Amino acid sequence: MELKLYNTLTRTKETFTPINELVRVYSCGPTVYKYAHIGNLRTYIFMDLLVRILRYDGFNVKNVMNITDVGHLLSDGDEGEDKMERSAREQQKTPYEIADEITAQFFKDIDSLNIKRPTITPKATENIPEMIEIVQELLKKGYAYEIDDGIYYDVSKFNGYGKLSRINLDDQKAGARVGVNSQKHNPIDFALWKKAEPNHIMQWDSPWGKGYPGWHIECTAMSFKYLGKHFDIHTGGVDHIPIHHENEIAQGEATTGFKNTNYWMHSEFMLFDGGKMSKSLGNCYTVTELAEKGYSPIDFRYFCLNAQYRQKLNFTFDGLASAKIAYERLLAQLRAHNECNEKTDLDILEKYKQEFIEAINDDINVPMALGVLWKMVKEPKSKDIYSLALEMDKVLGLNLDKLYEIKDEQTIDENIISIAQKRLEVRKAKDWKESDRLREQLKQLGYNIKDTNNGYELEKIQ
RNA sequence: GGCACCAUAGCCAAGUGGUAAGGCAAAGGUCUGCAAAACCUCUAUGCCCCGGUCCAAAUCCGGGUGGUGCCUCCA
Repeated sequence: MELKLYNTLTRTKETFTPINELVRVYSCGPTVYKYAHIGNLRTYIFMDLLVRILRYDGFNVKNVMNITDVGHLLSDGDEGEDKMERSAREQQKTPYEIADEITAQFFKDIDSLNIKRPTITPKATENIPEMIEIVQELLKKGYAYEIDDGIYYDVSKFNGYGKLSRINLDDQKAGARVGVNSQKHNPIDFALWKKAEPNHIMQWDSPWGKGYPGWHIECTAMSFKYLGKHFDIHTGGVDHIPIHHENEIAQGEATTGFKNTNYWMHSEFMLFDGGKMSKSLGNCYTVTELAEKGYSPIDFRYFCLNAQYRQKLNFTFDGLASAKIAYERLLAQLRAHNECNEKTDLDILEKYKQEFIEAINDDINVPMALGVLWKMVKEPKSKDIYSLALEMDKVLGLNLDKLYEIKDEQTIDENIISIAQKRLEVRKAKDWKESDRLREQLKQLGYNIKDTNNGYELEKIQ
């Protein structure tokens, strides 16, 4: 089965052919100035699915995701403030404290979403010399120039600029904002290195005095350092196509003289109630906030798995609720399979396995793969089906191996328990009137009670 | 204004030339004192509209309409 992946560069699905036996994947990671929201996290779930599928297909994978902890300016390429510095100022902490805090939370979040940690997650601040080296190289080759506030990339010197996003440079220039006071040669030239104001906290020595790196150079430097100058796949969100990745191509290809990335892959945005979800609009949620509303990170992962990564996904709480219910029922079905000792014919199992493999290899069609799982689960119960589901879960990452974990161990008040116990007794005596009264009482106290074969279940009303 | 993507049942969403996956909701049923849960069954003669190509179109082509995103920081 060959793996097909959609390459943004060619705008077609291509058969994936690795450069050598080690598949190398670079993913643009978070800028750690603010907590990641669920829209951000969708992109990392996409990255995770890609890597899991590559591994499922038998490839050895080395993947790198950067942690941007410096140099991401508010206004790209222009005179914006560094996001880290601003966040630090607002919270009266140092940029390093912010970075540590947000980075720790980020890893907690992706762990909770079953996103496998990348092989390496380098920090920008730990790779400054490598960045300086590339900037020097670009200066030497005539692709960069120095002005009062830093070193800039001269976009007009690079022929291929715009090939990823397919924008016409002239059109862009016509409509672009013109930096009146800027010494930049072209309005879209971007900063490789910024000279630091004395009060700028994060700064390093460089051939051009104290300063800090531009955002785009970080990814070029770290991908080259950890994956080499020619690697297989580069992932990120669609918003990175026009500027960030265009700039990376410009930097990398100008430095090396050859193509650095074979496949560019981008995940679409998550919408909120049909509109944009972004930090600047303030309509985003974190996994922590979802948890407070009673949705686990895996519920959210399941929600994301329902749509293909190249389609916009509209987030609503109704949608998430439906995903949660579906996921719980899936687990219930699998429990029944696991507890059954029947067998399933090999050819039936093989059929589902093949359908599943076909789906994931067709540009990560996980919604279809989930559909295959559901159809399989509706087959007569058997342990074999559960075993195959577990194998599929290597890709899906839905904790299908944890069928019996107690959900959230909420401590339920003793008073509530004693009412429930009392109700159990009166039910045995068939005193339905009292039973209904106690059920209503529990409801008033915030709990729904459900009768089961040999007892009851209490559920806190959200 | 330029560029890109999208339009499939009440909702989410697969399907890109061969006669509409899957999930949620709704409906019917089993179970139950009732309820809830669970389980079973079922749900689009049609895929935004109008033309065209083809034996065959949700799928390809042309023209509309509507939506979203980017061109300013964003995953």
